[in-house]
Amino acid sequence: MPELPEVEVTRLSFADRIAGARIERVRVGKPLRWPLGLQAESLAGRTVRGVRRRGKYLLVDLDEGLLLMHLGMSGSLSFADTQPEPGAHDHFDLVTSRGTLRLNDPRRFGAVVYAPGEDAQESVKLLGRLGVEPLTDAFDAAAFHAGLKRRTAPVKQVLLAGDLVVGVGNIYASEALFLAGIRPTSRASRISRPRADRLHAAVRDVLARAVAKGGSTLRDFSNARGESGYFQLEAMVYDRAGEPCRICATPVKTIRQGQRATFFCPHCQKP
DNA sequence: AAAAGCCCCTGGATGC
DNA sequence: TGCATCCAGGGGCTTT
Repeated sequence: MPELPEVEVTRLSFADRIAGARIERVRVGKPLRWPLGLQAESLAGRTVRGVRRRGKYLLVDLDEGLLLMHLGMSGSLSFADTQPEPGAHDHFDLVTSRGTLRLNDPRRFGAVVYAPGEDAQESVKLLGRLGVEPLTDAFDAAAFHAGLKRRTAPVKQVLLAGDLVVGVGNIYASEALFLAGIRPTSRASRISRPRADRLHAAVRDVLARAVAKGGSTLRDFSNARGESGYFQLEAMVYDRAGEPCRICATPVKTIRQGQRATFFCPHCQKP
């Protein structure tokens, strides 16, 4: 579920409220993707400084160390004064003086990992290979084109890989390529500078607009206040196989790339 | 180094 | 209704 917009919307929905909170206790449910990395009880007494985002990871900064949180495919966070009795898929509760942060994740591809610091092995391992943040000035059109140049894989796969630019998942890769008029199967290395510039702008544009709309709620995404997103209503191609292109009415086509569905308009998007 | 496949896990939709 | 199959917002790891 969660790509950059959903993770950022989640962050915005509780970061201010949890900042300054004192951790009272931690409850862990079933194992997630990786072990927490320390005794849960030893988090008690620490203070939450704030919440940052790097790619699709949330970084919950503590006065000592930090928690790296990832929502995987089906994870969502909620932050409330009180939480109901934990359900079968509630796998992590951070009980604080300001409320309880709860991770619900049916598929358990998500994770909560403690790292003693920013340069700790856990942080470096998980964050070290990540590409540039698309919504910052560090996302440079010339560098983006140069990065595409050295990859022979289909451009959609390169967007998803996350080592060139982070945060673009399966929905927004298809959407950005549509906006840029580029066929998802095109080899990244063959994309011209003008087209790379269009893709660069499209990535920024689609992610920023998705954040503004609260993300995409396809099945069950909601932010930490329990609110749904609405960007799925503006999707041009994602999950619209066979439906008319919103620009030219040609039926949207779906193919599989790397075991993931890709959607595109065969008329508007050129190889 | 980069690309391609394989998994992790659960639930919902679909088909017989 | 029951059961099998396929598919799903990710991404690390192993194999080519």
